[in-house]
Amino acid sequence: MEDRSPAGGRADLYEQLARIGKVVVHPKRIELLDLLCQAERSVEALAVATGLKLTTASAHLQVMRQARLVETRREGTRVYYRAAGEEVCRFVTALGDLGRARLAEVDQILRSISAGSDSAERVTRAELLERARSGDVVVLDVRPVEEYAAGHIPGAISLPLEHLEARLGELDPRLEVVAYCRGPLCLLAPEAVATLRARGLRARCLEDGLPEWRQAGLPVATDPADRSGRDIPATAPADGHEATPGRRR
Amino acid sequence: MEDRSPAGGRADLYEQLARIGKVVVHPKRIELLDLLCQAERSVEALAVATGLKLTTASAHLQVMRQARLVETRREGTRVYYRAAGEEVCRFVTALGDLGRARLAEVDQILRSISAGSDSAERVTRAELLERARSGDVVVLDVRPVEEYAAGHIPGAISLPLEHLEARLGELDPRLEVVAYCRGPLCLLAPEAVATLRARGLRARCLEDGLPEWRQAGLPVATDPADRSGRDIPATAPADGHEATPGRRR
DNA sequence: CCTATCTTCCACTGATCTATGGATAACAGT
DNA sequence: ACTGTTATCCATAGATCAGTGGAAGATAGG
Repeated sequence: MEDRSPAGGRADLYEQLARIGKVVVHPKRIELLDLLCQAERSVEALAVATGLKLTTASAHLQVMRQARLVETRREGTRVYYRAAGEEVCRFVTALGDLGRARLAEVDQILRSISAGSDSAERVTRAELLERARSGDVVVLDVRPVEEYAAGHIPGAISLPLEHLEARLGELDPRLEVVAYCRGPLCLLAPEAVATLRARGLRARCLEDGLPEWRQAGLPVATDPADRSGRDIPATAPADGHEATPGRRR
Repeated sequence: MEDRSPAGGRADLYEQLARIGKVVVHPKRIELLDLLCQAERSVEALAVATGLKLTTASAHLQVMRQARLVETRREGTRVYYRAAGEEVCRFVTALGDLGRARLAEVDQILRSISAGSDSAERVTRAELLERARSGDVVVLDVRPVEEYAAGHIPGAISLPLEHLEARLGELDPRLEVVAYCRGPLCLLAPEAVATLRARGLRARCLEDGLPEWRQAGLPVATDPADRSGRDIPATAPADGHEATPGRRR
């Protein structure tokens, strides 16, 4: 009594969307998607990172591929999976945002772990751009190196959390540190900040992570050798920050 | 070998997000969510609109409520369900966008039905604001009246598709018509445009629908009696259009 | 209190999904 | 061709889910 469409294709439409929904019913598949929004990876790497058996991980990836959310690239005997486009990352971001907004449990989990550095003290993207240009801040990418290599904030230094303690000496103690990671659900940056503060350094987290930075239309560098810092270009979008470039395609 | 978090709450996080994913595995639940993003409805109304048995619809709504994506309001013997916040609509929008972008089938279904008016000729929100101010366009809300009542573009006239033929005379044939509906997945506006054009009127669809209009930060009117047209205010956000107001909370 | 209406709860059946180990397939190097 | 590595396919068993009708709650009105 509601939809009286000419063709009968109406129901099929939601059925198609459910193909996508099917991907995010399973916690591990969300985790896999989240990882793939950061960088491409081989099946084995994904299995190890998520703690899945190889065959199980492969099966999950097949489901994701049938929903067209991931694509593959073969290199010798290895198959690399990647997120199939920016829309996928946007969807995962929306899912995470929704979770934080509506599920008190999510917020609680995040807070219980990163007790030290509250979100209240996070640096906004606009503020970072501002301060990076004046040069009195060092931007730290604390994700694994592969993810840094796949894309990072221009001028950011790669210093994976696992090596942070060992390489503390490389940081100029006179500068404030701004650390970032995978996004609001990722705890790498908060942990890094906690560690740095324990050592007496000034440090804060960036709001969100690299995917959101990219989605905001800000520049992303892929030069893996770039560790010099201090070259965030002035290529911020027209309104200065927080742009949402066309969703049309 | 990837996530070595202090507490063990890491896995729980994705498990929580999967609660949300669980909602969108089922086509009918997506359809229900989509409807609820337009306006609140009673269980029976939802069951009828989606073609579900009452008990089945209720069961689906329970799943959605447990995931906190919908909330309820009781009025006498009737229970009204509504989307639990703007984030929910944003998530549904992202799902639809992803579907259109990645699933060729979705695009195909949409195109096969609304063969007449292609998306190429859609009016942008910016253009509508522009032309509405100069007054040479009539904005048509072709959704059911309840949805118009729950929120519509200021100045839009309510003319549900089902009544379009009967009330064609109310339209000034000298003005171009811009019709809108629920969003890119909704076919009401394209059908309306096809009908209008068959009658020799100039008519185009608005890009997207009301949820996207709202998400762009543009004003939404809820005055159910407003049928006069011509009062879109000049309250567009700072950059003129397409703003994305804070995702923070 | 009793009835009518709308909604939720419950139990049950058929269907679908997940994890797993073993087999197969694709590829690189010798 | 043969071997080792990496990924996919397949069959199976256990778990979870959807739809259904009947019963039970909640509310309004007589």
